[in-house]
Amino acid sequence: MSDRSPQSMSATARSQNPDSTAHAVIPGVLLPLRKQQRVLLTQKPADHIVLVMTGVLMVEARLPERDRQVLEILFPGDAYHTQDAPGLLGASLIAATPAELQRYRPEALEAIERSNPEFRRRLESAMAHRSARRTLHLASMSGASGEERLADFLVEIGLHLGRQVQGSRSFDMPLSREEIADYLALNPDTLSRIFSRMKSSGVISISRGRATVPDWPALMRLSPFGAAQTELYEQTRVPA
Amino acid sequence: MSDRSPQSMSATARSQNPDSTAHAVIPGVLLPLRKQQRVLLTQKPADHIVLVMTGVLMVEARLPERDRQVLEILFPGDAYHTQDAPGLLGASLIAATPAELQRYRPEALEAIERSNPEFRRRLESAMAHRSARRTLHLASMSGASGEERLADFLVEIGLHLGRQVQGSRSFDMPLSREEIADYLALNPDTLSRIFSRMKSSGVISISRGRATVPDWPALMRLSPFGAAQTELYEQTRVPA
DNA sequence: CGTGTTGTTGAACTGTCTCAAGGACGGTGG
DNA sequence: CCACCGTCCTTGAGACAGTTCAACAACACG
Repeated sequence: MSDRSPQSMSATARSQNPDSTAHAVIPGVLLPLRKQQRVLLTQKPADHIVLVMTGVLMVEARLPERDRQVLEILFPGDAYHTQDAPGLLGASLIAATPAELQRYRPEALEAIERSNPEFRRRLESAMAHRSARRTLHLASMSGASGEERLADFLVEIGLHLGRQVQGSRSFDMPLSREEIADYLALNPDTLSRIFSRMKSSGVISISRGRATVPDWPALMRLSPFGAAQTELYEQTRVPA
Repeated sequence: MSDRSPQSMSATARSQNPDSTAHAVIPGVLLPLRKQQRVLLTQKPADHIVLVMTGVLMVEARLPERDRQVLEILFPGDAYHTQDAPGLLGASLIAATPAELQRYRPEALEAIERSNPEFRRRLESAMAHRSARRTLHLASMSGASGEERLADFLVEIGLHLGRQVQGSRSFDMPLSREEIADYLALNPDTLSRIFSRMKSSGVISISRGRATVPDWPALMRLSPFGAAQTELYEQTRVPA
């Protein structure tokens, strides 16, 4: 509750960090975020692009008089375009874990892309990948039961954050129950019940924020869109 | 039931038509579609871009053992990227009304864009606009009740297809009850009940496929995301 | 160790689904 | 023009998944 000062996209940020981790990243403006720190997406029509360098982010929408919604989850490598959320949605990015963002303004982007087609291709591929993931999330939200939605979510997180060990997989859970509920369009009580059922059926176990799925294929069998998610995820790992 | 022969994206199509309607459209391959005709999106990893010239399309997903879902609705001016649906979703485009598509292969696109930056900007703007509309649809599906979802849908259709006459609006309904249900993640029976309630409360009247909303602001009041949709829609009309 | 926050669980309630029956068109052929 | 058909839509009654509210347990933090 203490470190949630909203920070506008246009607010000052630390200056860039020339040496970046993976890939050839052209430095824009580096934004380090504390856990639960918020970046407003709504202000001004400036269409920025944000690259997730490290950490996990949530895209949140908050309409007056309505419950908060978590529209999507961003992982390292993802690119988010400000224009993807209409202004009236009141969207923000929220750091689910400590995170680092790279931010690009449209003019800067155009110049970079011209001089660096490789970077442009990487951006476009990141956007395409995220777009497909959004499609899967929509499909899951509109076609699946509570338990199936949770399974889809666990597959998504497990793929991106998990380490595989012999058909089992474990990962740190970056979202709270309430955040997961807001992402899955369930209420927290219901979600807790479904979690309990899954725990007692042995599909998953959680202790101190660390989740373990002892039998990954078993989880996949509960997840209607797990296969499609995996296909998608593999595409970002294997090629290039 | 007679004219539903699936047509693969790669199947032969009529050759291009140099004189196009609005905007400066660079001819790709023109695909005319009969009502209910289907274009498979899944085959081959070729990432085409499809431009809707006329008509209304549905993006459908069909997973084995699961009900069909309508993921989004496309209107004239929309650009659809094949990559937006992961292969395993079994996605297709379906013409809700007779329609014409313009199709571009990635190589062709790159060349066109290089020589015609204006066209590229138009494409990007169309994609961005559709992306924001998808966000709203997701938000509606995961945050709204059945009645609210239907109101959001009617606003979407009304904005794109309707003629305004003094605060009232009417339009031809391009989707059947079942298609609407699949789009709204409701079952057809429930949808019919909600429609009945709306009709008897005077929000909408329908006769022979023609819908009339006598009091548009009243509908907007039922629609949680109507304002955001309108904002978005206006952006495509006014500028440029 | 309190104290506040987050997660869990029960019981009653409600919106949506299911299944099944009946109605309204829109076309076709006598 | 009517009778017939198929398809799409509507409506009721009962079942069920998910919600709500409230109480309590578990945990993190100072």
